[in-house]
Amino acid sequence: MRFSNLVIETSKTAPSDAIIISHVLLVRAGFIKRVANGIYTLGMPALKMASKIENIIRQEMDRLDGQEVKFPVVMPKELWEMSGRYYSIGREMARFKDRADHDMVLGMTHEEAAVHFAMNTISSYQKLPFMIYQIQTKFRDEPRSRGGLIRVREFTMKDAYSFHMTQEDLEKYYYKQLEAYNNIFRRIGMNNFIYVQSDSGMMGGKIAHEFMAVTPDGEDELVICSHCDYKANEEVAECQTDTFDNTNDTPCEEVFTGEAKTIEEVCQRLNIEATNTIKAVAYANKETGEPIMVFIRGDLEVNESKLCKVVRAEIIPLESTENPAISFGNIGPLANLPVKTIIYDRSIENRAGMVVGANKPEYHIINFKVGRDINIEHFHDVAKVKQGQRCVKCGHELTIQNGIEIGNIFQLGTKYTQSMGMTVLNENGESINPIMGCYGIGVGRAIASIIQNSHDANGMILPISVAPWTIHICPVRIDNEEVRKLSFDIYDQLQKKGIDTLIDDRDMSPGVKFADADLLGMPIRLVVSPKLIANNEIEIKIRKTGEVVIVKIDELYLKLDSIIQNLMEEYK
RNA sequence: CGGGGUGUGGCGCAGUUGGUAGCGCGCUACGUUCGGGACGUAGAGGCCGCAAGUUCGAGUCUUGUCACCCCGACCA
Repeated sequence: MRFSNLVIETSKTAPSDAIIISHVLLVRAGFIKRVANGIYTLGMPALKMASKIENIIRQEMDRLDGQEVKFPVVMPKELWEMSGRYYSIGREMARFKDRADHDMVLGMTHEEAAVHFAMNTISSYQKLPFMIYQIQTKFRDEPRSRGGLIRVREFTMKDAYSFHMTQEDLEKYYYKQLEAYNNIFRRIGMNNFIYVQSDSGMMGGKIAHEFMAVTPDGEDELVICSHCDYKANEEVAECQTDTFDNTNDTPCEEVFTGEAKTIEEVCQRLNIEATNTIKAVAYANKETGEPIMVFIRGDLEVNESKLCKVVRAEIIPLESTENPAISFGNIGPLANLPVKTIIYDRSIENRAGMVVGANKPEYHIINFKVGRDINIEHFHDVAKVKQGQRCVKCGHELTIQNGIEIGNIFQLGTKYTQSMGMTVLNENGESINPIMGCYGIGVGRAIASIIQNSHDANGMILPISVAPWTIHICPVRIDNEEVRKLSFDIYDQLQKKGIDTLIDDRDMSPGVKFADADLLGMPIRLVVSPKLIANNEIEIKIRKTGEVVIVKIDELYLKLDSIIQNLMEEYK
């Protein structure tokens, strides 16, 4: 590709709304152009990068006997009514009517389409297991898009669906997918990715993992054990209650605390630690509006996704003033609350010497002992894991890091085959619902995450496995006939050898060309200049290491072959 | 959907007590330069987000509206 002809414009400055580095660099390099909120045009380099990533994904999927298919983007309402998701999914699914006034949806995921295809094709166990996958555009009308390609409304996704006769077979295959995912992310040059246990969200199903690009700009919080292999999304991470002294048998006593209401204020007034308090946190059932009360240790926060699962409902935070039943202030566990759902977090189990609300203004109770002063049948784990807490698996310290979700794998079970009525005959002639798994990767997010974790002050540092071009030629003095001729000779040679090459044939000063080469981040930069030609030499610079080698012109291709091979080593 | 903020050439910004729009980068042409974002000269490019209102006069004041961004609730 000739730079002079390339429809991109690089820029020294980024739009002021670009905050995170991958967004800044993608825009500065001219890889993406915003069209609307969360909707981007990918320029040629970004698209080339996407297709290289997609091809690696294809190879790994095909290795697992995947069959590439293409589901429709636009689907009739009926398909989504079969699974029930036409109603359970909210406004993030785009809906419209066609000219015949039929309700249609834009595909945001394709379980329905996959089951539809499979159930109308397959009727015998002899075809199972199988996996079908596609790489296609999805539209999700996100409430808030952000961060360039990190969170958009329209994006390309690889989604795969496997069908099995038994749970054991699904599990075996699931771990093969997990391996394939490890391969994919390693091969596309995703530095610093991990997989974590995750919530299954709107997909349904039980066991699920998310693949995360670890970066401080990530939107998800990940709980990672410093010692064992425990890694979980904060949404599902289990809390381990620490050891404590519960021998304090001093009787309860009401104390005046005046205006002190928050845990912090109470602690300060009574000169105690937040770990010795129990607080009440109020939620409401999103549908019915019924209040839900949680009692939890004062220093901890409620993990809302864990709470959702415990109460089996969507919840929203509730201000105490919004509901007269709980508006009296200083709520403690002894309150006679007219609330059906009261959840006690495990963090208060067996605690002694605690400070709790006295259920009237301006007073708290001290020396409260759980088990003596109140009898609680069930404790639930609904607390957010905090940095430094102990791992439930091995007891070592947990750390919290941020990550961007770039892929996930789910064991769906029979959620869709059952709801949509897909059956196959087993060897005994009985109809059974196949067991499904599904496996997704966000391609645009992968691009952003690669850049997020591989750049320097001058620009992107693209892995050779996915870089749009492997070699970037910078002719210094393109107006010099010798330089021009040699540069284009090399360019033609490389093209002939099948090496993706970009030649900066613009009549620009060297500084501009070098700066753009660094910004675009191709793995290898060649410099052709009058001085070098005078010595029969070419300069090769490796973007990743900054290493510069000068070679004689007739040794160029040999040297390049070995450098390319070397660089590829990491991504095999 | 709640809270905060911003809308002025492609990008980054300035614009005073209201007087009819400017700077830097980029872009075009010519010339000189050119191994780390060169310089000169001459240009092109703006319904000041949109709509009402106040005023002799609005980028500036008022109201409404739209869009976008940031922080939260959702997700690849």
